[in-house]
Amino acid sequence: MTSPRGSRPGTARPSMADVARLAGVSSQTVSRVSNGQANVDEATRARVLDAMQTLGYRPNGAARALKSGRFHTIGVIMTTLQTLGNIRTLDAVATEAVHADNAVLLMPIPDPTLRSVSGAYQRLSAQAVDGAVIILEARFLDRAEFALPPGIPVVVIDSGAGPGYTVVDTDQALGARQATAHLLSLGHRRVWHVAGPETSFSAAHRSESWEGTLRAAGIEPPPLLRGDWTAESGYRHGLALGRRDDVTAIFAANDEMALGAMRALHELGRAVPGDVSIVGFDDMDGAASFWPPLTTVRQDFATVGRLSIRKLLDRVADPASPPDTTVVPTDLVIRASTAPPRP
Amino acid sequence: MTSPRGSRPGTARPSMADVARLAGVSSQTVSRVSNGQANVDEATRARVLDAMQTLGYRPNGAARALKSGRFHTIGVIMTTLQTLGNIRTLDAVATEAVHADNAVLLMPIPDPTLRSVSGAYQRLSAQAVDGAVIILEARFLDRAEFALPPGIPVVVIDSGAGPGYTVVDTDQALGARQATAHLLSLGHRRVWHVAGPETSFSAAHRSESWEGTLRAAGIEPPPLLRGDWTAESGYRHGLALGRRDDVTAIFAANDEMALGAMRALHELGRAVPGDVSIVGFDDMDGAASFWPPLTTVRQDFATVGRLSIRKLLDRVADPASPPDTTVVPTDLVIRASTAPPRP
DNA sequence: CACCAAGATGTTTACGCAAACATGGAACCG
DNA sequence: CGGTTCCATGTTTGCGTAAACATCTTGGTG
Repeated sequence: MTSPRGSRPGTARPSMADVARLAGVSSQTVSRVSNGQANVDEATRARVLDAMQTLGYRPNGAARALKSGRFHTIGVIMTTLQTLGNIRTLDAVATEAVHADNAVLLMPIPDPTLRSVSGAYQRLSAQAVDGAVIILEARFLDRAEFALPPGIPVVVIDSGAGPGYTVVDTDQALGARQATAHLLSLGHRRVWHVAGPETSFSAAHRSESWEGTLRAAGIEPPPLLRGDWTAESGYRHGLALGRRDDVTAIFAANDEMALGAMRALHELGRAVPGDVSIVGFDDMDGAASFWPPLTTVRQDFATVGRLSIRKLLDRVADPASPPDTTVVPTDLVIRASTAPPRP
Repeated sequence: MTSPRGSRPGTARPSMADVARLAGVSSQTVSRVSNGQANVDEATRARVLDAMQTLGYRPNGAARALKSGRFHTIGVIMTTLQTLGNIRTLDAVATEAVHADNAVLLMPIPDPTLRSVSGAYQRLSAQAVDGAVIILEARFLDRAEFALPPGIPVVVIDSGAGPGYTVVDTDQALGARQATAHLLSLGHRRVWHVAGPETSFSAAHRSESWEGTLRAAGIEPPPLLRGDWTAESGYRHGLALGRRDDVTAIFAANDEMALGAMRALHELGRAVPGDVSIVGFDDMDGAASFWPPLTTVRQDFATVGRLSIRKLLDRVADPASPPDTTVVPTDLVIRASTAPPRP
């Protein structure tokens, strides 16, 4: 294996001038070659490329950015990488950004307080980014004190951020409707709901849609059960629900809570889906291997990521473009955790 | 909510010169204030800060980097965010980097080929980073064609990268030993192993250590079962193992494969842990809520992240510092999926 | 009171790159 | 064959910042 040496002593990073000297041309010609412009003689180009190779020349991003005002980098502000949705979204955004020849600058914020979000903005605007994607439970965006730094285009993912922002989001309401309607169509009379935390807009969208779907079917929704996305909270509610024999269908706002609920039902000796049907949300890795395999709602993170980057780059190119909101549809994935109620 | 306006038309981003003009000082004084240097009169400093506030001045990172040669940014090269370990490690690295006042530039590589890794390097060295953390199954680092770009300090995580690199990694061997020894100490005679893919160094370390532990106990290891980290592959092997009644203990190289194996055993009507005990690796979210809750090996990603950043920044400050390797110990988390074999 | 030290502030310069403009030579035209 | 075009290449300049150096002010000292 080649040895991972650093640069040789005294060998500072070569600049265009160094390359130019070696190739016997002006630095401007090196610049042209470096940027792939057309008006360069083939022989000259070859000589310059050769010199670059020899010296190990790499363009200096800082200088380039200073000159052009563009960094080809976008910032991503997000809470810590704890929830599946955030991770998948980040993955999609990063992949898409790289595809569009942009780098991704990660700005994790330690806790979801207004202060730390603002802090992230400070760092962001001091940093070298052309725009930013905010992956965030958006409660905080609705506060008056919260002002975006001027001059930085932003796209918000996963939120109920008011008008004035460009928003891309999964159609949470559709997903919850699919889940609830699926259980109703199997013949269940009531569908219980283990919701996500109050601070989350996604959770709010899902529970509102669950409630609306039931009401539209002429069914009075049972009391909402508040969880916090963790399997543990699903387990807690699962224990309570499993002890009642009038509970036959549960819609959990994410797969982990569904997992916890199923564990509780197992412990109580209740059959899934025989006694109780369960639907989750996210289609996390492994959901197909839960016991039983979980019926769940799949989000199209890839599309969310692609749209976000595309819209962001549009806004970078034309900051005056009007904000808009886009929702991406979900899919219901039917597996073995749902069945008609016992007659 | 405040309207998310962009900058006013014609209002380019203010520079130090603008601030200086408004405050009636030289731009150098603004620089001093901006960098918190001491030799500035209190009144002057206040006036400058005031002007900064008024104009909404933010230092230009590109110019600063061009001048200082430091970007306060580190690159992270990794395969897509699909595996839990990668995600957790990234989270830890990012958190730690921000803590050290560095930004994190994400460089995902689309597929684990030598070509795309090299491509990432190209982009990296063209980008504005002081150093890089490589989170990677390290097979590729051992290829002769693979040369690091000179002058960029690198720390490698999760690998068997040869000498010459600075490496930080979880003590995979320890974890596998803990898992295997736990099953042996419960009285199991043979421990079967569902391994990760051949291309993974982590997988190799885990299976080698599993084998070594058995041999040290005077037990001939059963044939190794090759998986690919997915629950599906665990399920496949679980079906095969569950059909033999001489199988009482399984060590899966990650939690998802353990999950799949358990599902297979459930389907076959074999009790876990009554008939078969299972140990996983990773302690993923929800592992405590599997049915049954999974005994597993927990990695200390936070420490890995912290050490990586610290070592990397050390190398940035002093590129001549000698490479070394550090391993971080694991913990065995004992839950309900393991028990003594039936007598 | 001349002189000096120390601190505050200003001026110059260079970082590496690329746009804008300048130059020089070859090909083409009537 | 004089003039016009076009293309390859060179020269100048400035992006925003901060180090290095220069200058000015203030107060204290012999």
